[in-house]
Amino acid sequence: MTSQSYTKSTSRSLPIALLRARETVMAPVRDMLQNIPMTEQKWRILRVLDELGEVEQSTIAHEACLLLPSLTRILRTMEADGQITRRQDNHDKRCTKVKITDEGRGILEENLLASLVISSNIEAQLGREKLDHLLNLLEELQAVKI
Amino acid sequence: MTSQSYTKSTSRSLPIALLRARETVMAPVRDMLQNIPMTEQKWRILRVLDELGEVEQSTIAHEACLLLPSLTRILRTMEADGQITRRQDNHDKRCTKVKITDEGRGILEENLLASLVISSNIEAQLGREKLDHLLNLLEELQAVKI
DNA sequence: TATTGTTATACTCTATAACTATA
DNA sequence: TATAGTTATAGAGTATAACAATA
Repeated sequence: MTSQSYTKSTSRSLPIALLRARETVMAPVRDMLQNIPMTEQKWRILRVLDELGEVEQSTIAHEACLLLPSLTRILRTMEADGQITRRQDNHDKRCTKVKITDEGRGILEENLLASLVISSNIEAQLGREKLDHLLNLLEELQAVKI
Repeated sequence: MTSQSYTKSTSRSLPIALLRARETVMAPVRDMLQNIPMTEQKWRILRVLDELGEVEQSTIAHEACLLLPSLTRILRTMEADGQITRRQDNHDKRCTKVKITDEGRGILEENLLASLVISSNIEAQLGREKLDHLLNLLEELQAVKI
């Protein structure tokens, strides 16, 4: 930090530090996604649906960090590609319920090994304890009320 | 995690956990940036330049997590807006050296208080120790070779 | 009136390749 | 041959408002 800096070191800025760490982690993930091929956003949606089962779009948007207008467009192509299904909710007809298909699950399954290799590599370098601690802190931060 | 899930919980996925944590932290920062107004990318560039002094574009791209073609376009408008200056390097004429201007610094200065309020708020909720520990772990992760 | 989701629009960033200039 | 940066281009995401349908 130079004497005329108005701001603290960028590596001690949480938004910047989170971004840089994510870019590091995402590098091999992007290589993997290019082979599928699939965007990061679609991959997150599949992961969220695999985890949560049949859910409404607002939930997906929140969990996958996407805006509803973006999600509408992305789900349209994922439905056309047979990766997800959508149906109107019986009780609240405003809601659309979204579910992953076997084909969507197949994409996750096919890339399970590659995913594991990537996370094992990170774990091997950072150490299991630090990685667990980091994930705990990130979960805690994510829940902070701002 | 449901019995048919192929992947581990998304909150234990480093790419997703980093993204969610960042979205939480960025919410108030985006409010601040809207008032300037300025994009996240330009804000990161100003922060990096304020920290590093006069540097070449490849360095900015790396530090601010931007691709060179994106940076070229963004710096063009920032130069037109008087926030940065660019000059050809004397020794290596392929290099462009970029420096923040007083006007660019002024933007950082004007928003220093708002920035501090945001980070203080996070620190108050997460705790100073945890925040420091998190930043240390992020720095370590960012340096991992993948 | 509030909520869920869609559509429209403008803007911005991403990603890649091809290119220029310089080393 | 390699490197620093630019340009071109296509694609995708972001952000906001306005809207329709439903609660």
